[in-house]
Amino acid sequence: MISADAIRGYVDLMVLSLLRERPSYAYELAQQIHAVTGTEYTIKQTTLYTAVKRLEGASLVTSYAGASASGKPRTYYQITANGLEHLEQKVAEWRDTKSVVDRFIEGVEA
Amino acid sequence: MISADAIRGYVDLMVLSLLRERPSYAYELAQQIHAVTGTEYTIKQTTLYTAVKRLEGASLVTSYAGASASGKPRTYYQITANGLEHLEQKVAEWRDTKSVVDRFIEGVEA
DNA sequence: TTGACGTACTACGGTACGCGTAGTACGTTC
DNA sequence: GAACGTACTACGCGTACCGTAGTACGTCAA
Repeated sequence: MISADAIRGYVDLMVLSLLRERPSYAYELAQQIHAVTGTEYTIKQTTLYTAVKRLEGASLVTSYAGASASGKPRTYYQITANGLEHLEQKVAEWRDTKSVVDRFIEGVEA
Repeated sequence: MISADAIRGYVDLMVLSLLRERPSYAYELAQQIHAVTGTEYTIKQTTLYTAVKRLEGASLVTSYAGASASGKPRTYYQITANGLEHLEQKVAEWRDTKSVVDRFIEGVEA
């Protein structure tokens, strides 16, 4: 089980990388995150909705109304050019962070 | 340069892993963090002092007064058995987080 | 003897983001 | 017509890192 603290700061990265493959909607994104993490992390609805709104506000994604299989129509999100660029920066930063943290824990058995 | 957002949640891990080697004091810890990160990250004094107090409150480290080369006497921090255990858990969680995030960014060039 | 410098802290408010809880709303199906 | 699944919104909380600022103490040079 991965705690929210550990994942903090990487929700945007997860969402953008999923939207990089194809447009999607919040509910599906949540299911994909659950699946990709091997069910180790279940994102909260509020967290995800806040995240996509934040991304939209930053022009990293755009939204459009799409059909729904049942119930209310869905809001689909699509990554923008800005979003792709931002994703690449985040990935670069992630690689840096990884190597730095790894340098600290060298020799620590887990 | 690594942002505070990227490092967030891993200050405790960094501090504990340094204290695992030997007892140290806040000022030195800050310098070591700066050095180990290859000067990519400079922790703020407030962040570090807050962190060691938090760790002490959680009984993951203990403190004792030691001599100073000059000026005020230093407060040395030493890792406890609880701290070692906590560190190992954090390291395990870090490995999980790494593999999960990496799964998302597969295929994203940085 | 004073005042600049390095070291060792403390105080306090700001901000971001993920969470908890709760509620609304709509369409299909039984 | 009500239960169920899907699709959201509202609101406030806690944690942790940051920014700015100030205090305090000892040494050393002028």
